[in-house]
Amino acid sequence: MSERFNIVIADDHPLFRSALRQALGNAYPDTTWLEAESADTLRQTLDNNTQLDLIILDLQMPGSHGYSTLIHLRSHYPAIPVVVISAHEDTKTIAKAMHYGSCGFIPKSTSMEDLAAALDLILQGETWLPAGLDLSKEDISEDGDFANRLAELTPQQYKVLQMFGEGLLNKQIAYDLEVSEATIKAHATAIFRKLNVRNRTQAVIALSQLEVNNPVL
Amino acid sequence: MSERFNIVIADDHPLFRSALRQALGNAYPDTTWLEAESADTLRQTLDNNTQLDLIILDLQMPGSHGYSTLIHLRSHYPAIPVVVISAHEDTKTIAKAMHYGSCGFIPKSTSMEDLAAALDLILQGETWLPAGLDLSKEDISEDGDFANRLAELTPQQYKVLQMFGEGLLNKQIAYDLEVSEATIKAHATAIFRKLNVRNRTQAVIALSQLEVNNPVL
DNA sequence: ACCCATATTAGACTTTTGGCTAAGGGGGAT
DNA sequence: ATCCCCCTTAGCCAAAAGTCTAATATGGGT
Repeated sequence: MSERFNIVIADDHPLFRSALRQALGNAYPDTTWLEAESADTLRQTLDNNTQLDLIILDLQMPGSHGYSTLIHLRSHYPAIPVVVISAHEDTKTIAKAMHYGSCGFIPKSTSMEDLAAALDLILQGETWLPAGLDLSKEDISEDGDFANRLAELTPQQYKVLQMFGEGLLNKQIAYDLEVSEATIKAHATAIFRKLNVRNRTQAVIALSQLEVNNPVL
Repeated sequence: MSERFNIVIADDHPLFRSALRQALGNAYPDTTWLEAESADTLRQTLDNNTQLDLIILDLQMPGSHGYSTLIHLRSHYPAIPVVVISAHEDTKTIAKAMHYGSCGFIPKSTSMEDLAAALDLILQGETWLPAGLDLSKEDISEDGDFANRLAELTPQQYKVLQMFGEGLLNKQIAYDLEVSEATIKAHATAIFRKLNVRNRTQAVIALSQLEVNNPVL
């Protein structure tokens, strides 16, 4: 069953990326592996590659606020399955990841054999979760509203929002994205409308609510 | 040893406050118990009571960003010991709490007997931690810089910063605190200087770094 | 060919933010 | 009494943020 797959590994830890790649390379010899170390490089990878079969996503990456990347991926690239891989492995974290559209959750403590088995299932379109989980008690409906709003953002708006979250000025964002400040302002107004907030501080606060393990229900 | 103590329970969950009070009431019959359900009411309690012997502090309260309340209490009321009580109980959370000046850490899963024993020790000026912990591997030095800066804020500045964290406008803060907008601006400038940030968005971002279980090392 | 969503930009405008100066009042410490 | 820190305020100013209108361009889908 050695199909040709294109799989992206998105994790900010180089060692972990190569370990994952090496561990899975044997099981999937004909697979093209792509790596992304930040939300930004992940976006570039998505722009430059049309036929992607899977994204293995860490919840903690520079420029990404917890589940925000997952939410955005699922809303703008619904055809590409995403499996979350994380050092956290409490049921709430897992329940949220599944709720936001992940097709599986792989704790970093998973053995390499289980990992390969998990990937097999996921690449066949199934879901995979660690054994012995009871997610029925987790109620994550409270986050739903903001997640839906976040999903409405266009890719560029999402990028600008992330840069708000880095504390950048409109001027700096315009320079980095090589557009005019008027463009950033236009995006800002659209972002605030969609997120139902009044200014950038409130937008950043809302974004930080999506942080992994945020105590807010 | 039934000394007269004044003890504050700061936790946003009413049920938990009364449970704690009931459980400890027997062991400390002559103690005056004070309750606070938010960072704001806690501050009022501190203002209205000079002779406090202990604050039992939950890390998650409305208007408080993780460790920020602990840091502020320790810097502005160094004479009052603070013991942290939390649903989280991983070593990093505990190590941070101790680093920021807590005189103990009581997981909410602690039995009532252990709880009374812990309080005995703490009221005698000792520290108390759950048994069988190894905190030596936890390195929390990275947060130190911002914590020191936060400790420099005056009480009013700290209050204003918290309100920045709630997304309020200068105008709204001035109205709530019953001062003029000019006063809020003056506080804002002082806050940014002390925290070494350029604007309120960056201040809020820095504050959110103190959230419990924030993945940032 | 046409519609639509997205991205871009300019220009004018208002509001908010933030810094600076100067100044008064209160409380604690020496 | 004096000094110092904190809180307060006004007034002025500059910068940044945010809204609105209007216009251009591009690419995809019908």
